[in-house]
Amino acid sequence: MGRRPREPEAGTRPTIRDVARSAGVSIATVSRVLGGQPSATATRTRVQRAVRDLGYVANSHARALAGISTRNVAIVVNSVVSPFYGHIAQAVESQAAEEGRLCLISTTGGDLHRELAAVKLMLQEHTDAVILVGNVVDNDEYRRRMAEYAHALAAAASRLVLCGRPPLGPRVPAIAVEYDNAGGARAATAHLLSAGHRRILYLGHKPGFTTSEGRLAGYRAGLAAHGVEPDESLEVTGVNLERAEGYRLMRERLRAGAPDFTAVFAANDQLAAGARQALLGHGLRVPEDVSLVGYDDLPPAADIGLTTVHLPHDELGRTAVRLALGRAPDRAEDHVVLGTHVVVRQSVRPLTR
Amino acid sequence: MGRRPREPEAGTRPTIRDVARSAGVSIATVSRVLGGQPSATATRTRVQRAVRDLGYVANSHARALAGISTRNVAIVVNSVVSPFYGHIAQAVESQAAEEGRLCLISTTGGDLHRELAAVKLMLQEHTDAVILVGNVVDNDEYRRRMAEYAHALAAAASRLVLCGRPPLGPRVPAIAVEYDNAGGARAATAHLLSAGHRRILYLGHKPGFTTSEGRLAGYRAGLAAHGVEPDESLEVTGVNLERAEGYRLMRERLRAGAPDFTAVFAANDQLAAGARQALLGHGLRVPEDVSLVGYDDLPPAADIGLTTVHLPHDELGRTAVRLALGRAPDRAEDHVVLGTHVVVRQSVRPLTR
DNA sequence: GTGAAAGCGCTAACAG
DNA sequence: CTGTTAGCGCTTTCAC
Repeated sequence: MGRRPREPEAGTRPTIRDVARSAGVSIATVSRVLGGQPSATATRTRVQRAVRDLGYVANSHARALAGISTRNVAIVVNSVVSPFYGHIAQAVESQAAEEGRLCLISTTGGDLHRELAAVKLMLQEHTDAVILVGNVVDNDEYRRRMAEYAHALAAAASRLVLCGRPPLGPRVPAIAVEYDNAGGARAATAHLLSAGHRRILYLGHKPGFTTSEGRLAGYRAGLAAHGVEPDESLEVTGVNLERAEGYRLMRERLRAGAPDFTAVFAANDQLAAGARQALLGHGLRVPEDVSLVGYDDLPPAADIGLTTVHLPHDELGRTAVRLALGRAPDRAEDHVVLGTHVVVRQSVRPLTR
Repeated sequence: MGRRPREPEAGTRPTIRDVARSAGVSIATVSRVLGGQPSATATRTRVQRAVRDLGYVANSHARALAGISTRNVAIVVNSVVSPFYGHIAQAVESQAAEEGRLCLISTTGGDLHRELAAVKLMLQEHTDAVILVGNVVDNDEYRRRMAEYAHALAAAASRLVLCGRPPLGPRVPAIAVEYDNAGGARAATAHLLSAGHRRILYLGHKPGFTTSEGRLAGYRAGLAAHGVEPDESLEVTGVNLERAEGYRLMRERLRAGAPDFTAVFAANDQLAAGARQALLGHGLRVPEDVSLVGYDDLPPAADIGLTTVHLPHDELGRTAVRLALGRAPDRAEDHVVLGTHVVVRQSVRPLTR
């Protein structure tokens, strides 16, 4: 069961002073050995033995206070269980770990005030960067207060990174790593249009949220580019982005009368899965009777053969960390937009009449 | 865009000293006001104004060094994207947040050495607790080194918590919050047995891993309790616990000849989903031809009508945090086992011949 | 009710 | 190559 290291005093952990005493050197020497600076082989081994004997581990708060970077990064995210955010969060954590950083995490449940509180908490922790993941309602309060935090972080040689969310404005010292919400939606719409579909139901818009607005805009742009008149009655607003909501919205639509659309573009894969279930339940086949496209390309999309827009979850998270910890703070790229593309599976069929 | 707070010196954040100067008081007074200790109303407001003006936020490292608890807890988990671990991780984070704690997170990819490294890193951070989530290979090295860390944490008034993992032994100062792996498996097996099934395929055993071993043991115990002779050829070992593996294992089994079982008990829901797909692909209906039971009760199980064993993910994570931060360190419960139960859906049918 | 001063554990000059 | 010493920003006695 491993020899239990004797502590210099019960209830306390050994400090650098204990190590120094035990090795018969000064604390400066211990610090040097631990920092990998040149020292005589004999002293080095003595120190290392003392460290092992005492079970010494450095106090990272003391180091942080003495001027060393904390080597921590903070991630603030809606939720970890959501497959969408979870993937990005995992990518951030992995990249941070690869760069020798520890992650502080806080979840917000999508609430702006909890998000602001979380950023403030991270400010206290002096992390090397604060990475905000995902969706927000882009209103004035958000912009104003986040801009303040961005300045505070910049003043402390840290950085605010917006991941999957648009920049705050030209004068705000923040890095934004987005993906092309609108472009993906435009491409998906074009995909349906070139299969002959003209009446495309846009399902699950959530007004005010940045990603949702971007996707809807892309849908409209896609229609416009093909000279198709937009029809507001085809834009269905939902209350959340979950599977059950997709089911509910589609079922209501189908109950209201014969389908007045030949294809459905759902705001994300989960809504698409719910909509699909409602369609099947209503005796409509996918894609024979109705074509269906999703957004996000999460793993379950492949299982149900859903044509969807692929999102670079992993790259998003990793790029955020790389930029955050990038060398040149001044010359750093502060806005990158990653590409999205349509992944063709089996849920779209050319319209034949 | 909000007035940008003037900094006392560029590139630095304001300290308590700056606040003191600005308010015309001593740093001790500032500390007291911030700590909510009694002070004259006039001074209090002066200090608070200075804090606001300067945009002061306390340095948590300095506080930690001065003897205040960090109010952080650490969570070490296999992966955040795995639905299983992700749920527990989210529960831990939520409960920690509710208790005013911030979470440090580290993911290990299931690797023991990365796990040990993570715990050591957390030791440096002086967190109030270190919570280890999920599955491990329960070998000697693991037990020995984890016991050392448990002692080191205990010596520093912190705590090691094993969440979803068995205790390390009677002399090791660690808290374990498990769920009844074996009991759930026994109940699921009994459920199939009482539906008349005798030849039940156990799919996806992963040798050496604590949860996997517990589930297999429960399966065997269930058979034994009903006087059914165990048949090793019905215990199928897999290389991982993912959906694709369930598909692969089942397909191989079906290719090898006519099914020699009437029911399948998969080691988890994902394996069950894969197996189900393979069964359907082979022209076998679930449950008409083959009954199927999973384990974990993650959200997708409901979608496919899978009868499964419910796991208290949320309670597991929250209990871990509660015990970790519990009042009495000595009298604390150090081993709790949460119950599991069978959730009956539509994937099991009585055997008729 | 408030200020002065010691010290938490560590790093980084600065001397030797 | 090594030891002495001065802080990092904060809390907390101890005096006043």
